[in-house]
Amino acid sequence: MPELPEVEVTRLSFASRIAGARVLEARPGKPLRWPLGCDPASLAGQTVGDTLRRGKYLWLPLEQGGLLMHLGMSGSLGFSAAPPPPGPHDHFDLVTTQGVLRLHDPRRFGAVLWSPGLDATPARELLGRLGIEPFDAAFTGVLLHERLRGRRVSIKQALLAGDVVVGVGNIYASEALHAAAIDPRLAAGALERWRCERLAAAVRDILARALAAGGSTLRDFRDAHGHGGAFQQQAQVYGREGEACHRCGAVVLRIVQGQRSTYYCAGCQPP
DNA sequence: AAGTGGACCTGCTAGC
DNA sequence: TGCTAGCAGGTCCACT
Repeated sequence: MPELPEVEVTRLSFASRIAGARVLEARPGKPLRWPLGCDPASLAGQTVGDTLRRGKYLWLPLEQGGLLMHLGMSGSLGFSAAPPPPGPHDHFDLVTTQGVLRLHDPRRFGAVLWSPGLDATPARELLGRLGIEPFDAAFTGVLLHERLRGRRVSIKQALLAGDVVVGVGNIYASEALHAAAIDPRLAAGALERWRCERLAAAVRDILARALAAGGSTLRDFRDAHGHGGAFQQQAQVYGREGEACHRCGAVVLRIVQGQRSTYYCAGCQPP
């Protein structure tokens, strides 16, 4: 579910409310992607700092290290003063003096793991493979062009891989390629510089607009207030197989690339 | 080294 | 109505 906009919307919805809180208790539930990596009791008494985002990860700094969180495919974080007892899909509670941060994640592809620091194992290994942030001024068409050079995977898969630019998931990859009028099947390394310029701009634009819309709620995304996003209503191609392209009227197609659906318009995105 | 496919896990929906 | 196959926002890892 959560791509960069959803993760950032989530961060913005609880970061200021949890900052400065003292941890009273950490309660792990069913196993997530990885074990927590520390004794939950050791987190008690520590003060929470300013929550950061890197790619689709959130970093909750504590006095001794911090918690790296990922929402996987179906995760969401809630923050409230007095949450109900955990349900069957609530797998982590961080109880603090200012409220309870709760990870809800039916598929359990998400993660909460302790790391002694952002620059220490295991956070360092996980974050180290990530590409540039799309809103970093250094993310330009020139950089994109350079980083895609020689890559024979499709541009769609290269965007999803996250080692070039982070935060673009399955929805926004299709949307950005449509906005940039680029065929998702093209080999990444075959994109000329001018198309990389257009794609970099499209990635930023789509993500910014999704962020402004509160993200996309296809089925269950919620921010920490419990609010859903509205960007799915602006989607031009994602989830619109068989419908008419809003721009050119051609039928939106669905193909499978790397075992994931890709949506595109052959009219707007010619080979 | 880069590309591919499988793995993780649960829930919902379309179709028979 | 009930079952099943297929699909879902991510990404790591083993293998070629």
